[in-house]
Amino acid sequence: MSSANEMPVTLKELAARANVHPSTISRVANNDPGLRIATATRSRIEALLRETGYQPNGIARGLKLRQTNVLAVVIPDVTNPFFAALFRGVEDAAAPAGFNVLLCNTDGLPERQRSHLQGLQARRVDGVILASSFLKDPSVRDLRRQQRPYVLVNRFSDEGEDPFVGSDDLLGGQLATAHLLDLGHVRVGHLAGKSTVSTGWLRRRGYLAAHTLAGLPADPNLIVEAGYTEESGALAARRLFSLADPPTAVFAVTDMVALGAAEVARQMGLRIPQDIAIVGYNDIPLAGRVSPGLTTMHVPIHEFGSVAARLLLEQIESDEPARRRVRFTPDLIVRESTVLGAASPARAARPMFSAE
Amino acid sequence: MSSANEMPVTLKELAARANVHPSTISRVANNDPGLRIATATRSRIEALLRETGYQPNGIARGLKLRQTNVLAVVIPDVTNPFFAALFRGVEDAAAPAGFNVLLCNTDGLPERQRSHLQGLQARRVDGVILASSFLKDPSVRDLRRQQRPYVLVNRFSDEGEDPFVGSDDLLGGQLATAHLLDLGHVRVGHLAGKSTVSTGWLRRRGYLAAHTLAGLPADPNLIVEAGYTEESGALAARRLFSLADPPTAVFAVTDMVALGAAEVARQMGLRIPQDIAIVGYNDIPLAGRVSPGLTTMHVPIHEFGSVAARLLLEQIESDEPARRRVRFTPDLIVRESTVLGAASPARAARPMFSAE
DNA sequence: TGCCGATGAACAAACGATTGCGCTAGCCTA
DNA sequence: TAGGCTAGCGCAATCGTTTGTTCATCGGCA
Repeated sequence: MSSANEMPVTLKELAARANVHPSTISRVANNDPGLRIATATRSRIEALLRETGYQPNGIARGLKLRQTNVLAVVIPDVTNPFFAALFRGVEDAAAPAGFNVLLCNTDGLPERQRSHLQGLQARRVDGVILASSFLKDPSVRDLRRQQRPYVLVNRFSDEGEDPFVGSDDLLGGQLATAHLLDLGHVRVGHLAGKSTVSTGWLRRRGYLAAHTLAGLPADPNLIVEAGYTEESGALAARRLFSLADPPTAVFAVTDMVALGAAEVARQMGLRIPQDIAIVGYNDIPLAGRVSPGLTTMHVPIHEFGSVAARLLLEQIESDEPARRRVRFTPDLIVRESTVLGAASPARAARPMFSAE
Repeated sequence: MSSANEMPVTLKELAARANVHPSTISRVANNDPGLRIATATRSRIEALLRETGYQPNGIARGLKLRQTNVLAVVIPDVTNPFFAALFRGVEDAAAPAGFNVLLCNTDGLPERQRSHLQGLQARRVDGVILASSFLKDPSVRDLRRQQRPYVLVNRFSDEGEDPFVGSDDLLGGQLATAHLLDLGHVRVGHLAGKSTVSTGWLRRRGYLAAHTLAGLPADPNLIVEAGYTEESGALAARRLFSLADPPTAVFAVTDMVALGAAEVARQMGLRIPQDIAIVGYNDIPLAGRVSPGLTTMHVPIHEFGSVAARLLLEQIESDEPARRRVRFTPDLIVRESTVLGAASPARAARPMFSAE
């Protein structure tokens, strides 16, 4: 019921105006339960609070309460739609609880990740969501011994050690590859992620497992490391498609890599899916929009973020370590990049997930 | 040269360990120029600093110095590639200066914008970048009288009043429309933004101006308000394309809206560009990747963010209001959505911009 | 009248860092 | 030997809140 204040008001100033002690204002403002106060004084103070539009200084508050109400999300790059959606999941869960969220991009550089995490520690954020970790990541080790809540998302660092939210990448890689094998493809390539990243490592193992289960040999030459950007995907795809005995289908570690591969296929005059079938991973919104539609493993990206945030918020409120791991089961979405004329069916149910 | 600390160390604890006063530690840690100190003491303290991996408590520091080293970016939705790129621009400029960036999504809701801005004020962020403002926005008025640096990006609220970074939307709308008229289209539609948003209002005026300049009438029935999402663009396009006398070309207020329109065109069996030519605005990365490639007005999105951040940082360092406005000239990029078989040419030079 | 218990609000100590200023030696100089 | 200068630190206030504790006042009751 007031105009916003020009200069931030302090308790002391208000106290002077109301002829009471600052602490009294504070208690009224915070609606201190069990506060005994004269009705006249209370309404006088409340009027003043409205009139000035008093907002407690968050910094001072944070210093006293040892809580900043800030979370941080550390990701490779927010212009990647996967991470943008992930962030939205975090904010959508954090904002209602009164938390703001810092966003830190690392571009996949360990050094930038390290320096960001260090800065966040200094800033005393209440929790960190890390979606850019490597296997055996020293940064994660640092995170562990800090007495601060954190959750690893999508990628983990050491199996079973850290709170984690992600998908079953081994199964996902297997299902994606099995889909291609089921279609009759015999030479199925893999545009792999880095083996230093859990997603890359596990999806590759899934790719191999699918071959084993199908009783088919997996040609090592058909596995090319592709990184995670569209450009690096294109580069790797060019190598793969230029082999003397090229694959007729390929499983890409992420949708972005798959899109890079699709672009290369077009440039090389390969028809999708007739000459080369392509499967991605993550089901980013873009996957359903490109032409041909990209067959991919659906994972609930937004939920990755919101679940991770809730895990963090629980820890912050309860002050317990609460190591929890949530792993969603990925879901094959068949589109035109593997099956000619495939309708884009509405997915049946929400994906299942298991929580330990 | 040390392991990260488990519990954050305080100056007082270090002081006790080094047998000096906390202030001395502080001065050494901050490399206080003009500090006179015995070499022995200095190295003893420095060793201790390294050993413990001391990191000053950012909150306490912020309280004392009245500076948080935090910027905030307020946008409608980070899953929109335009805003994701914008954010990267901000962070890329802010991070080297030691600033972290809060990201707030409003989903275009004035109420969420208001509550976010209020929260940011309480948090005492050092500066705010607002890219979701409306014309005559009360939130912006509040922002103005706060004694805190802010910059409006892409959209402005009241012409000439606020620090601003964006494109010349009037010119952009005109160039986009002129391109279609030059191609011989007589009935050119407009999927317009909201007239309560500067971009929507100006691009629409540009659309009209192009008609005037070409000496052609603009049919009011061909202007349909489309909002800013792909879905709302599709909805509006469906109405537009279903008219008794439909347009043969359309200028969409943003690329996302244009993509929605393109999807609808496909569904309705309209060929692009033969039956319906489409121009977008912003040149998001997606625009060059879809098929057919989307003709659009290129604006330097990443620079929007980095320039805005620099404007903010200047103000923070110099402590001067420094109202500056930077307006980039948009650049027509012709792709297949308007010209059959148009090559995607590398843009010639960087876009010009004018700064007041 | 004297004591007790509420009641209403002030006091003051944190939280951790920064910084202008003051204080104590020691040394030099006159 | 007194006075002054300087190097080397310590002191204490301050930033704005929160919160356990204390203090004064007043009414009621014996």
